Amino acid sequence: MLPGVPTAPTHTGGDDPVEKARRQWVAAGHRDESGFVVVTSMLRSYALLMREMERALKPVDLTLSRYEVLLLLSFAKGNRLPIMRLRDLLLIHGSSATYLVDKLVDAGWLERQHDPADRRVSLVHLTTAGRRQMQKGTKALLDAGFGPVSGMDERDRRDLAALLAAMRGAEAPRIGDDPAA
Amino acid sequence: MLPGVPTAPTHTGGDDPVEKARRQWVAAGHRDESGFVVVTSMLRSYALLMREMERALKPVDLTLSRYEVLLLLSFAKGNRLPIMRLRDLLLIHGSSATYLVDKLVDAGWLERQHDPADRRVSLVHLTTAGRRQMQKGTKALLDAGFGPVSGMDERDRRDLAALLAAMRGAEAPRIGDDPAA
DNA sequence: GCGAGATATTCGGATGTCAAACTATCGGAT
DNA sequence: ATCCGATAGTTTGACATCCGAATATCTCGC
Repeated sequence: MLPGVPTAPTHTGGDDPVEKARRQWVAAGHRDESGFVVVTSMLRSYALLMREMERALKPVDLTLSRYEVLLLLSFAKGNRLPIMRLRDLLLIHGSSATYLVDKLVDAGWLERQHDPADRRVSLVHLTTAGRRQMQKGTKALLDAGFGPVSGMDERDRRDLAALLAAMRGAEAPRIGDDPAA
Repeated sequence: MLPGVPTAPTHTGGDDPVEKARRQWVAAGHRDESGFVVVTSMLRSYALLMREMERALKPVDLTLSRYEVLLLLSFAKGNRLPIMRLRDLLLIHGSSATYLVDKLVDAGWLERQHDPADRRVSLVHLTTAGRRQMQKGTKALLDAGFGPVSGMDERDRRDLAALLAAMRGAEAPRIGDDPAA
């Protein structure tokens, strides 16, 4: 419809694919414009973020998933967690957690142990090499400024984190709030 | 367990995994707290969003990737696009685009055509069945309220979309701005 | 103690993504 | 008219993830 004039004559913007999709969604007569825009924005921003993070991690031989496992274990008491705890923290499938752990064990960054108290459970432990690898990954991400995030000021970061928390029904993270007690 | 009170005594919140990760990141002495929080929030919110969207689409036999292809084609002039255009719009690899199109052609929702003007190009066209399928997917997503997005008010949706746009260096989508001319 | 139901983990198959190699075609410079 | 570098698309193989069906173990109520 509206032959010719492919670009909006009166409006300035319109180059961003999300904005373009928004206009087409509305033009098609679909409901819930804002919901559609949020989803579309999430898809695109997430894809760009992941692309940059993976790029930053590649030189140190890590993927984001693997780095997350190492980081979570470095946080854990005794540097060890049950695999299913990793599943819950990463929001992935149990079999994916097993697969991920296997790869990290192969690399020598993790060790499996049996939980003596529950023989179903296989505890995963961060090795010294694994801790070093985690540190390498942390440095790589920090040096990259977390990709697209590096372009945001402190206020926008806080607001974005708060709105994402609202989306998942959680309280906003307390950035900067460090009681140390 | 009840007697233990393992949760922080002075602080109220802390149940959200992102907030927990934030505290551990800071406690470990790492830099760029806000950047870390944004990334962690994105990972978690995205995972939840995807989980709900895929769940909503499953009953109509669609994945989000496949629905996106159908939707983009329904937007396109003449309901047809070159495969490499899909690649750019979806931010995926050319081979992934080929794979997706193959599956949708198998299902009878798409047809391949040759571009007479450039014999390298294979145009993909939405069939009548494909349009019906797109409509089914749209209805499924709308009925689900786009999952976690359904809990957000209009103002938060707008702000979230704007901040995500800022993250990728784009202008905020003009939700509600419909000149119709 | 015993069996029902939950939980931890593994296994096999499908989906989707990337990377690299290859074919066909196009467009411009000579 | 032709050659060369770029582009479109496919193919193949590796990888990562999900889902659902096992298997082993645990927990709890009786």
